Amino acid sequence: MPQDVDFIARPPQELIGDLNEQQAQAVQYRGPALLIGAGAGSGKTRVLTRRIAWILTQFGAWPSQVLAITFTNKAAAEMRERLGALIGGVADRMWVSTFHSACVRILRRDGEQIGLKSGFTIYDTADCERLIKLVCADFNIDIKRFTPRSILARISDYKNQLTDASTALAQYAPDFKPGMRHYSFGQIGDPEPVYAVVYAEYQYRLALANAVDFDDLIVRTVELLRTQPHVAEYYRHKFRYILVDEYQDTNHAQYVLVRELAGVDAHEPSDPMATEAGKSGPAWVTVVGDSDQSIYAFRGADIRNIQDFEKDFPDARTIMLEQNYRSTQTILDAANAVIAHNSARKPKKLWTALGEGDKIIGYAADTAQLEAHWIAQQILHLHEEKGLPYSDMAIMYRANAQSRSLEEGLIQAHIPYQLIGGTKFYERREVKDAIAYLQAIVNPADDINMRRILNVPKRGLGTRAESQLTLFANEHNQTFWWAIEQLEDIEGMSARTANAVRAFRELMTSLRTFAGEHDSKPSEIVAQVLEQSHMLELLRKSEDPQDESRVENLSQLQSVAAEFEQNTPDTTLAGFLETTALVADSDQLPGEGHDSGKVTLMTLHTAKGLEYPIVFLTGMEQGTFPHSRAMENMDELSEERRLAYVGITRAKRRLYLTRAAVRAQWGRQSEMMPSQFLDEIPDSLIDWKRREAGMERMRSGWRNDGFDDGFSDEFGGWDDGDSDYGAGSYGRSSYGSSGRSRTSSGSAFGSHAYGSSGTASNAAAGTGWGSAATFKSSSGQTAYGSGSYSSGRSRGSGSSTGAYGAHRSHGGSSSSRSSASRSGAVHTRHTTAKTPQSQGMPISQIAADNDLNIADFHVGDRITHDRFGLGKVVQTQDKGKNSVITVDFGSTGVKRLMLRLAPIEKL
DNA sequence: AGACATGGTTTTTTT
DNA sequence: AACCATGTCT
Repeated sequence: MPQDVDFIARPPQELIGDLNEQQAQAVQYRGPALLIGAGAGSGKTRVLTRRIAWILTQFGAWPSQVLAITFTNKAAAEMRERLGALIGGVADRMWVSTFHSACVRILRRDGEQIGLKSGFTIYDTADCERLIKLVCADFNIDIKRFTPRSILARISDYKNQLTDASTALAQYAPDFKPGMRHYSFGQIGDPEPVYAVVYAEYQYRLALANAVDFDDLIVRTVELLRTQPHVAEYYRHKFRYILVDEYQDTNHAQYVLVRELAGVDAHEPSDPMATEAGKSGPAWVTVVGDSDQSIYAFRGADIRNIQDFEKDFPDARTIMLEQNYRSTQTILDAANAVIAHNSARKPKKLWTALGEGDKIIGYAADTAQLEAHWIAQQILHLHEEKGLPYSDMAIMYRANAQSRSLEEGLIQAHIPYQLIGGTKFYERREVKDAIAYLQAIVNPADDINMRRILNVPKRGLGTRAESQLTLFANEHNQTFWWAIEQLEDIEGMSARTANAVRAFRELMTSLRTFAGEHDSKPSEIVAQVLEQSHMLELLRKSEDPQDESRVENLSQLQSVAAEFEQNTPDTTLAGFLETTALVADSDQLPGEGHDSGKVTLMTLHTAKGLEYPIVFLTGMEQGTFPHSRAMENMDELSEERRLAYVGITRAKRRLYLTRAAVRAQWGRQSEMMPSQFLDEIPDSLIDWKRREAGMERMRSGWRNDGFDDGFSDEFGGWDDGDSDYGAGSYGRSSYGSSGRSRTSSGSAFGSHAYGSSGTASNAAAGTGWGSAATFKSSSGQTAYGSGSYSSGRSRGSGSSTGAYGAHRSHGGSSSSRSSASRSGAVHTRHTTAKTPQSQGMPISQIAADNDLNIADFHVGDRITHDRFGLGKVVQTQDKGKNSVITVDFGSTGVKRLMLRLAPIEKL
């Protein structure tokens, strides 16, 4: 192999020369099973990639013999990239992928043998829920008592344990057979028969639809390997080296999968003295993980996998990496202190040579809004005074819902940010609809998706028509599409309905024909779907302001498809659908070293594996973090603590811990106690800029001598050494005006200036720093009551909400989220310019309904926008059809606009 | 059939 | 506050 030459020649020293002793050992270790216990920041990925390179160069393995498994696509891509840099293009011939995509690949190749026809559909959670609801409806199961979620959770448990439906049935409902329409559950007390029956029926219907859910990808691959010896044999001999990243996050099914692939239980003889994994015997397995970072037990991750590795894999060896290269000693001390509170843990201490570093900075805000505001000010300070790029900073939180107030704080401060996670692009309704079309085209047996689009867009086929078709299909034990095909045989259907169904049938037939002829051009199929279904046309005509962004999302979908087309050698529509099904939140993060110029917001879970010089860990409150649902149970609390450990160790140089004394929770304001994790960090490590919220201080009595002291405590002592901002002026003007625009003149205690309007219930969010203002006037109870922040959300500064880079990216291109969708700002519908050519061409062209060219726009140009008025161009991004310009509309805010869609004119 | 209103439920975290 | 399911009215 010609390509092999250039890496075989690589001197070994290059691979280990710059590593520490343990790292070097881990890279070089020769043996059938290796566990690398890699503490946070200990160079795990580095070791892993070097080890792969080592295996190739020093063990003489072929790239095709290596299987490297990660949990996210992004991690896989990063590893592939690093390997490419290390050993060149041969990296492309290795399997470096996630569990899920590796399984898809295997199932696409060999799934036929367990009844999976090619082109099978992967259901996402929403699809699964629909299916569960259908099943529940058939069995008269009360979905209030058994929520689809809880049922799916139970099914997922079963699957993670590799318990199949027939086993579950045998135990709890032995007389049930899948496909039966009814089942009488004996006693209502026991939920298990319900779960078992729904599980079995669900599985049965998945099979009918030629579909699988996420868990099935793993489970069915295991099934394939276990029931088809020749397939198992093939993969066992193919993969001689298997490496698994984030091993602490594997569930039982994944653990078994690794064992099956490696052939650990195949009992093939192997040479105990072997210096490489030979041609036979089990593959050599390397797993990397850190039990202190196990944060996915809720989805079945079994920490025992890593704890028992040495018992489970014969002749296993463990190498611990405990030197941290990421963080300061202060940060590590905090992390170590917190995690030490977990019992039943192998003691382990990370250390660093980076020195003590800055203290952790703590801040207790009165409300979540003020917490956000304070953070925004810190970020501005770091950016403007200290010259730190925004992309060096990240804000993390326990749950996605917390992002709202943080986003608002950043928007007010005009700080660009990117939000990772939340509702995914592919989960947006209109995108999901379009994808449903594609799924239904590829796999007509897919009832869920077929039914989804039956009346999307509206074509007069409501519940009546749907149930008639369903009934007919069920009677004949056939699919929904089959019923549509046999439409003429259905009795009792009105002529009008029949005609509508016929039209749908023709639409789908036509689309399928087109798709068949253009399988390698998903983007054209997408265009065709959007057009023939009239989805796009209707959205364009719509009066609903949200539909504007829907149009944009759909065109984005087409762009994603086009991009996929360009980057994939053997493009197929099914292949495209696969990638859309398996994207993760973290996949939208820009690659390393890529300066996005934005502050990053994400959940702690998403943050795992990442690092930032500056990290804000927010919402450090009991009930928020640790989450209220995880506080009672010791195991869950331990997991929360590990999550805290993960969060703390994301910080390289400086860590901020913030909390709010009052936080809105499901519509209500609640008072929040400080997180216990704060108490678990030695006080000496934290420099509290504000230790208690105003209310708390009031409760505990004035600490020293009254208000003035409280004030200086509030705003004094902000200097972090070299800063000259702060004290009075900063605090007063910004705080006083946080409800509306920053320039509005509020007195320092101006919270009630525009506050008194609200009623207690919805205005309680409290702007300004309620503390001082209310201390004076009120005697306690409603201390935080009088602001009107909630209404300030979209007022005053108009529709500026959401403008700043509030976009999510996919595959390198970006989709901007309309400000309307989240802010609730009401936009007057702008009348789109007529699109004369809106028939018969891809939307990328249709959508280009203004003849603007990105090349004509330059930073500083002045433009006018139909809705936003005058603006100045701040930035242009040439992405061809998807070019984006960023425009500052002054008081209206800064907007990112997709050029071809923007109703703008150059001045 | 579909638009609209009402009311109850909801949030952990994600491949 | 936002979402969904159900119910009512046109």
